[in-house]
Amino acid sequence: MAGTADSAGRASTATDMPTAYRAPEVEPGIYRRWLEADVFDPDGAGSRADWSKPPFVITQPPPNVTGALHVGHALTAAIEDTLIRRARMQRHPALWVPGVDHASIAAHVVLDKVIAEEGETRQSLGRERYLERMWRFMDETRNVIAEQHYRLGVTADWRRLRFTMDEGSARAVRVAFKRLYDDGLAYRGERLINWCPGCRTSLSDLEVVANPTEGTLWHVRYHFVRDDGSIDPDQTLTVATTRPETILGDSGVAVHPEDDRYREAIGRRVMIPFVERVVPVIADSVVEREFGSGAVKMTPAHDQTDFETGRRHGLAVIDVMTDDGRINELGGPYAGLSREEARQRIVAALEERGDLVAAMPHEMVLGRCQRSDDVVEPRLKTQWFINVKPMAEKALAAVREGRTRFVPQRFEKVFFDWLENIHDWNVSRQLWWGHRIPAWYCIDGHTTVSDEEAGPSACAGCGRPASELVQDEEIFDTWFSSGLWPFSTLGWPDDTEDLRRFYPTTVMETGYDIIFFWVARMMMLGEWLTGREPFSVVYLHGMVRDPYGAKMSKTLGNVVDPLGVIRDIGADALRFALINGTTPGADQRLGESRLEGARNFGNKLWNAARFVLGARPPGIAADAGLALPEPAQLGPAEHWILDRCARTIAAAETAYGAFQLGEATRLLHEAIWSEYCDWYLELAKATLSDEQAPIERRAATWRVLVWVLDRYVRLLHPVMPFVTEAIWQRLPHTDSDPD
RNA sequence: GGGCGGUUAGCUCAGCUGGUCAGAGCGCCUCGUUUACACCGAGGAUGUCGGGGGUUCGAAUCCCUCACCGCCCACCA
Repeated sequence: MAGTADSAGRASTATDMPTAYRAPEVEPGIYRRWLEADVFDPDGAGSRADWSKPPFVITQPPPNVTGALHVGHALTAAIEDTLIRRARMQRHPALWVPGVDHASIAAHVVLDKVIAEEGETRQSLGRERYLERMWRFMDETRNVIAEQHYRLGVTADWRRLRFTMDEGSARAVRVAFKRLYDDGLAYRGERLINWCPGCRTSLSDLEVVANPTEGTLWHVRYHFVRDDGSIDPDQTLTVATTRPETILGDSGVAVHPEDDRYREAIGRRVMIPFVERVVPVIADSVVEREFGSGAVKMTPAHDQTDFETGRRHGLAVIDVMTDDGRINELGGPYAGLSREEARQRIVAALEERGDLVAAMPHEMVLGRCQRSDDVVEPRLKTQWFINVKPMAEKALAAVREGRTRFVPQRFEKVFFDWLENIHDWNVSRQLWWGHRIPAWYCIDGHTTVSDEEAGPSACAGCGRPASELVQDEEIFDTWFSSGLWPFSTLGWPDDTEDLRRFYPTTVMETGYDIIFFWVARMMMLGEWLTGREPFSVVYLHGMVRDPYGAKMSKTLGNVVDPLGVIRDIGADALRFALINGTTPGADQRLGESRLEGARNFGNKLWNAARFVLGARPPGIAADAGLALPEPAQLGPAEHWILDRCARTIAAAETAYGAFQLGEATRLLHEAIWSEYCDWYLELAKATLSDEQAPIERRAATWRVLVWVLDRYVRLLHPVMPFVTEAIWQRLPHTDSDPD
């Protein structure tokens, strides 16, 4: 502590600096002072923003309400805070808009568990009470994750904190949807969609994850039906299928038009077993002659290819499933069974009949629900879709024209490929928690879309009063409101001052894993609705993995808990470790050793500062270190360190400017530790302690020490804000210096 | 089936548009209580930069090819 003396009887410090820097103990206090200084808001009382400079704006990827802060959030926050702090130090009006996402499906999963403990279910509560319960749950949890960001030293503008379910966002959703509807891009139609029987909702293509599976390819014989309707016992057609249970929904068999084996079969009819349905054999070139038997059973209600092929040939679409994944009443003897059970029984029955020709192991890809892992069932449903093609064109143009660029650039190709082959977006979800679709229907089947909170006053088709209209029960895909985020958080659709000043935003910083889910949607919706690209740079970071390269997960028990790390060694160490390990677009591994190294670095810096401040030669004013001495006073060592310092500043600035944050910290680590501490500090000790040396010499040495330290502390501040702040506060400086 | 990324010291990784790039951290070995720091210092060992070919005065860095590893996308049932 200040004022204590060490064993040599020398005042341990002329500075009030404790020997050991205890980050976890000092960080919260420093953060509080930043908050009190009101510097996070560019309009705040403590803001030193120079409004003649272009604003620097980041919209935080809103973490899910339901989640606890994990290391991925910490990386996101560390990078964004680094960028924002740099911009702020350069006096740009720097705005970082924080937010929280309502996470529709994820929130349902969590709340369902909570109410289960209370002995309730979604169904038992009913929609209204369930949503009331959800809002109560939100009130409890909504700010938790935001507040956890305080610990990281995040300087987002908390005054502008937003929630994807707040009124502003709700209005943006309504207005956006109405615009898309009026523009003819949003439509309701019956299409084959991805159905999750576990979540009991439709899913977008992105929410279905392809899962390579060792399945079985069953070869099944279908019997031909004679013209008189009787079954031909001798003539059969063998089809190959991986899903025998869908036989119940078959409405045809397809062969390749030029397949000589089946020329005779085309136009004839076969009998679908169990449901005793007579269906045609059609010819279509989608059929691969070499695969299986060369004949494919057609189940238009449960297979995308079959659906399209069936449509070309006028085949019936027979949905044989229920919402929870069982065989429905159209499944004849198998009605009521689960998909899996029905499959087993059908295979057994086919075998018994002698119609199972073969069953061979088969590598296949199974679509599973991203959330629940249930096998996704293609089904025919009436849903809301958005024709995203015209929007995709605009988003593509923004990147082609360089109005938005990706870091690293290679992701532009991924972005192009996806947008160039994009399909319509199924945006309606059969859930309760989320933005309800602002569409109303009348008894005559007219649809009225309204952006008014109260809904339409009358039917747009027939003028029926609102009292006779019924609102759509369904809600939007969570990503619809997220897609509006960069502008809805700034006040869109209103023409607000924030929107005018801060939109388009500057950098969208997020993980490469949500380019399609989020980045592409923001680009499309932003271009279409605001006429501008929502951000000029997309910076993509990688995943944080465990020391062995495995994905971190609670079940594996290999997670690095950011809050735990902060409690142990401080936020600076966590931030430095993450930033130092990051390369744009690349994954990194994080473990104990990297964190310790980062902690040691902070400590090293602290101790160097402690030495420098305590080594001021007698007779030298404390603020003498503000300016460099006359060149004549400099020795070779001073020339060397100043040269090194200048080069490091230039290199670090270049790296920071190119979003090479890891490179910047590596340069600073090297310069501070290996050059400044190991060499210059040691050489300076000799000069400073040399009683014979002229006082000017000693003063010059000390001033160089302070000057260089000040430069390095500033350069490092965006990454390690706490120690650098603690040190800088003790360095001589004037009020005009950036904080 | 397409596409992308990786393969550099024992481990984890930097090395952007070819010539102080053969590096860092951690680990390892030897020494060290000298006015910051043992969360430290001084010194040291370890690599034909995945294989092969090419371009060049010169390549870890550019081109071709092969081999593994990883990821993303994809309507062969």
